[in-house]
Parts: sequence; C-alpha cells; structure tokens
Amino acid sequence: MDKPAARPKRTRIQREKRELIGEAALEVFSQHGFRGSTIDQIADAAGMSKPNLLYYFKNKEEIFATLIHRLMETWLAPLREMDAAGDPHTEIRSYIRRKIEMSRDFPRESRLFANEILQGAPRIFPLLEGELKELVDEKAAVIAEWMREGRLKKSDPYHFIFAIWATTQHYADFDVQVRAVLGEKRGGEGRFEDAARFLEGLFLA
Amino acid sequence: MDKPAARPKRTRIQREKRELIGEAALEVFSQHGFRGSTIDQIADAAGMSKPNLLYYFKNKEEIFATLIHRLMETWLAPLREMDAAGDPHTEIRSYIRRKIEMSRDFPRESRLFANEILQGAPRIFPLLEGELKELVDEKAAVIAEWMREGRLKKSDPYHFIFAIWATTQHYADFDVQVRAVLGEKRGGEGRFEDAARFLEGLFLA
DNA sequence: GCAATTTTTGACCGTTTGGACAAACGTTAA
DNA sequence: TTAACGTTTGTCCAAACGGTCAAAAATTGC
Repeated sequence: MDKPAARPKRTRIQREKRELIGEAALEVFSQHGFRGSTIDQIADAAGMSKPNLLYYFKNKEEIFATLIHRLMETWLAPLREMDAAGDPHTEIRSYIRRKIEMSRDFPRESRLFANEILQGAPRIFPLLEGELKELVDEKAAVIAEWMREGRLKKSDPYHFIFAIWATTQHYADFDVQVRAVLGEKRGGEGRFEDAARFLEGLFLA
Repeated sequence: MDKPAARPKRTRIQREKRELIGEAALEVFSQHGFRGSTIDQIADAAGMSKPNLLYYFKNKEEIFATLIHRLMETWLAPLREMDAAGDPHTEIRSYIRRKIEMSRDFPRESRLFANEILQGAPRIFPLLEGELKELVDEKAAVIAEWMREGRLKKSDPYHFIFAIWATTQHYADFDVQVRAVLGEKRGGEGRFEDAARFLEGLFLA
C-alpha cells in the first residue's frame, strides 16, 4: 500500500560497500550530528574517496536516512519482544536488561537517534506518529492490564515506558557525564551492571 | 586561583546587546546544534547584521561558550537547593518538581545542554569532572545518609540521581517523541503534570 | 580474450560559511 | 564646535562543503 519499494538489485560489491559506508557514517554522524559531519569525513572513515562514496549513495541525506531507518527497527525490537503472556516482572526485567545492553553495546546508534529527536525528528517524525505510537499503544495496554490484575504496581503505563527509555538510554547518550561523575572507581565497565540492578529495583519495587 | 577573570567593563548598550544575542543564540543553537547554526541565523534572530554581532562577540565559539557556561549554573541550582536537614521525601519531591518545571519552562536550555553532552562535552568536560562531580558527591552522600537512616528506600544514590535527571529531562529533550506517542488527547499541556505525578510515585515508592 | 559493464579517480564548480576591515554613523562630554 | 569614543554597515575573502562529470581502471560475463 505504501510503496512497492522496488528493491534495487545490487552487486556484491555494492552491498559490501554500502555496508562499509554505513558503518563509517554511523561513527561520524553519531559523533558530530548531521550538519556537523562532512561527506569527506565519512569517505575517509570508510577508506574511499568522496566521489566514490557518492557513487553508492546519492547524497549525504540519503546516507543518513538509510542509517536512521535501519536503526529504528533495531531500536524497537526489545519492546516488540515484551510478551503479554509472560510474567510481568520477568518481562519488565528482561526489557530493562536488553535496553541497558543496547546502551552498552550500541552507544553510537543511541546517540544518532537522540540527535535526530533533539533536532525535532525532521526525518522520522512520521515513524514516531505511526509505527512507534502503535507499538507503544499496544504495549501500554498490556502493561495496563497487568496493573489492573494487580500483577504490577499501578502507575501510568505510558510514562512508565518513557521512564524506562529515558533511564536506560541515559547511559549511552550522557555517557561522558556519567563517567565524569562516577569517577575512576565506579565509572568503569561495571557501571552498566550497577545501572541495570538499580533500575530493576526502581521499576519493580 | 583559577582566573582573575578581569571583568571587562561594558557599556549599557553592550550589556543589552550581548543579552539580546544570547537569547537569539539560544533559540538557534538549541534547534540546530553548534555546527548546524550559522552566525547569520543568530544575527537575523537578534535583528542585527553579522558584522555587528561580531562586534559584541569575538566569534561563534565564544557565543556558544558564554551560553553554556551561564546555563550550567541554572542547571545545577535545583540540586544545590536539596537540603540535608529537610524531610527526605519532601526534598526529593521538590527536586523532581523543579526539574520537571525546568523541562517545561526552559526546554531550549535543556536541549542545548543535551547536545553538548551528546557530542562528548568538548567545552564543559572540566566542569563535569569538577564542579558537577563535587556537587553530586555531596548530595549523593546526603541521600545515602537518608537511606541508612531508613528514611528513604535503599538504592544506589548516584544512579538514583542519574535516573531523576534522565526522566525529567526526557520531557524536554525528547519532547517531539513524547508528544507523538501520547497523541492529541494526552500530549497537551497536562503532560508535564502527569509526568511529575508519575515520577513522584516512581521515586518515592 | 574481449566487449560490456561496473567501479574508482582527479579535476572542477557553485554556494555557504566564519570572519576581517575600513569607512560611515551616532553619541558624549569638554 | 569638535575631538574622542562607541556602534553599525557594506564589501570582501579564503576555506570548507556538497555535489558533478568525464575519463581511467577494474571487473564480469560470454
């Protein structure tokens, strides 16, 4: 209904190079934002010349759009996995764990996403209103049901989800600040484990 | 010890114009980030020409630096006000309230700050390690003491503070997303009040 | 082995941007 | 009135940037 999205047939090299460029672009974009990044920087990071890169992507905008759309899927996956038939505490705990793991393992993706939202989500607003809202509506209903059944402490399911997002992504997006405040001793690798434990206690009181 | 900071004597016009430029720069920088903003945009927003603006500020960097340093004070004020002698629940509740009010009333400041941290805090890292860390160390000790006395549910005081920061600032920084998900009905002005109530319940369980 | 196709490169272009500068304008106070 | 000082503007520049293009080089399919 939306778009046939006539999948362009790609050669092996095209697939590989687009992948390589995506990786390089993620590195650069997540550090400097869209406007702060240059095609030259990305080309450098990908080990190729600018015109060569532009042979694989029409322009800077298209690189960014491709990245962020791919990202959205990864990003929503953990929430999708939340199972209405499962045990509420187990489900919530797993969700928090997975989100913290994503902050630990994919901080660049998290920052790229944060950057886009901060700027007003110019490129993905339709997805927020559409796909994201639908998913959250669905899961909020699940949580609300759990609360009604007395299997989870009553509160606002939407703000409950927001709070999980905010706290878990904080450890990727505000990493510098977290490490600066925790200092040498507690700012090491263990901080994600500490965070996960704290958040489980907070949300599953 | 640090810098005599020989306060430059300014004329009335200089004070007024620098203020005007600061306001305009906040508007522009918070929307597009540092690299995404141009001096021309800021000059336009301030209703003056580019060379005129550069008569009041040496360069783009200095405008940004001035803004973000001024901002830090405002930002830390609510935490500073947390009183060790007060009632723990009242103090925490007030802190959350104040932070939510800041997200509602000064979203541009919040986004500017978030942007800076996201990029790795290139301009304010020393402040994070210094002033901010000291303040948090102090208040974390206060909270830890409250917990030891059994006047507040036990948890990690540092992550407790992080969680308050993350959740409250979320409503400024991720505003577009929050509104997109909540939709027409719940995404109106009332969302801050809803958030405040939810967060009080979450942190003061 | 060779022609067709895909990939890579260097040179180039128009625009945007941060910033410099000198000249003009306005204000103040002796 | 006038000299000194503060403010504003138009013009200009060099660098950075996004993107094009034609031609060279490499790869692929027969």
